[in-house]
Amino acid sequence: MFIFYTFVKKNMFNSPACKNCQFKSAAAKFLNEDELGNLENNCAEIELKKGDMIFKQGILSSNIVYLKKGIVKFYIEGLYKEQIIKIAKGPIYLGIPTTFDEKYNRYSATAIAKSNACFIDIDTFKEFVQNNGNFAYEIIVELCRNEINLFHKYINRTQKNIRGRVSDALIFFSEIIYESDSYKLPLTRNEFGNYIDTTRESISRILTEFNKEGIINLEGKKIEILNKKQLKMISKNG
Amino acid sequence: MFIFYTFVKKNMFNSPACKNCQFKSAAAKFLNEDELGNLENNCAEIELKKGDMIFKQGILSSNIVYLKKGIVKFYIEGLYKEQIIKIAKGPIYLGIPTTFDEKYNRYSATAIAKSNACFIDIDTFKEFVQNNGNFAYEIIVELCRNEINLFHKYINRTQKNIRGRVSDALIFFSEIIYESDSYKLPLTRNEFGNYIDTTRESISRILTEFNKEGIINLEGKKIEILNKKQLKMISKNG
DNA sequence: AATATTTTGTGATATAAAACACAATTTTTG
DNA sequence: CAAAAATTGTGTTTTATATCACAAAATATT
Repeated sequence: MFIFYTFVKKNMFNSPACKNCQFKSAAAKFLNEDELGNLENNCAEIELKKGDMIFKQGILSSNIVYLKKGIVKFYIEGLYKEQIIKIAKGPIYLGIPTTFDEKYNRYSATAIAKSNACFIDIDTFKEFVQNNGNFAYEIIVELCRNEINLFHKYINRTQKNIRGRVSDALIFFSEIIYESDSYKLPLTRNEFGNYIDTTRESISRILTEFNKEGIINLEGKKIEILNKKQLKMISKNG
Repeated sequence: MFIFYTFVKKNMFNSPACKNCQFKSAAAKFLNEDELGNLENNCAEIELKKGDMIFKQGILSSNIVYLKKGIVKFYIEGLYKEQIIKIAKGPIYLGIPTTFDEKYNRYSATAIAKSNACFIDIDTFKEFVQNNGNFAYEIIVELCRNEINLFHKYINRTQKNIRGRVSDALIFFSEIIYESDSYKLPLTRNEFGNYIDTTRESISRILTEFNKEGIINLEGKKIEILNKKQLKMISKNG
């Protein structure tokens, strides 16, 4: 596994063309010509393969990462085992919480699909926050949304049984991540279990059940949702 | 129960003296004379009794609340039951996530001890974010810390057994909330159970166990921690 | 102070999901 | 391409914790 130790300084890599970037974040849309120039000079774009680590818990944090496109998992080394706490797709900023006020990363992030990421020097990013109110505003909006989503995810995890949680995850991949009823799971059964706080065995069993019940079409990691209405019922009532 | 429907407009109440406030937030310390004057005119201070609601899920959100002192619980109406998602003490901003980008509150907050809260008009707050980089910066720092704490709390909830979670909660109240080894729990057994995802019966049982084992001294809601080392052991190993 | 209501403690029972075990399949590697 | 490693499916057993039941205690209400 390739680990990208995230130290990016002025012109360390070829600068991307931030000014004409097709994937500008809501915040970056408020940057003026000068600021975008500054960003270009303090930012490096990287292509990530599935499995590439983006930042690692415990390591000195020095960049904010803007994931232009792709899918990532966030995870924490817990007491006994690693735990996936979030799966997200670009465009999105990664690691603002773990970089902004922390010396060392408090969690890790790894690409779980081919992705494009821009590593932005933290001081440059902070400059924008300090000097561009609209930029700061949009960053706050994104952080607020994250917190609310996390609250609701937390409730779901504790108030639903496994069938409900598996349903939720299948719908999440369908509606949020892939925007399609059929997709290839980016996780092993083990990781899937970890993600929704259960075991690989339970995941296997539930997916087989859903397959037999005609709710999904299952073929290894390939999932096709046949009866989304039913899946949403199960999400609510277990 | 008193519900304070949070609409605060210019001079609706007697203005507090923000300029000389002893409890200024890290962010507010960066406000200049003019801005503090503006804050005074768009802010109302309220004394809250135990049980007073601060804002309510589903209701139009129009204020950021700054809890100068006191203790609050945040909770969400889940699928089947209400769930406490967080307990915090002042000084702290409440409801930035639920107010900043949301029309309606996505969760509720209630005082669980005598508290003092300032209801700040959301537009005034947003003005500060837009025009004062240092203010925005500090708000971002607070939001980032919240997210990381939430991640770690989430891990604890899923990787620990009930004894471990009860230990965690007892330590949390001791070290974070009351800063003392003896305190009066601000929750019923039922709420305590809800807070750490278990039942009132389990809470009763575990507290009785801890009492018998000489780890705590238990008398109704009064808790005295006798052996914190042991409690921390249990927090780790169940 | 007396009554009603809520909260709490604790034993007995039920149950969902974890853990275990092992074979089958798929993927990775040399 | 063959061997090794990792992943997956499924039956059986175990276990932690929820649920149920009911009395005792504490708190709130009149």
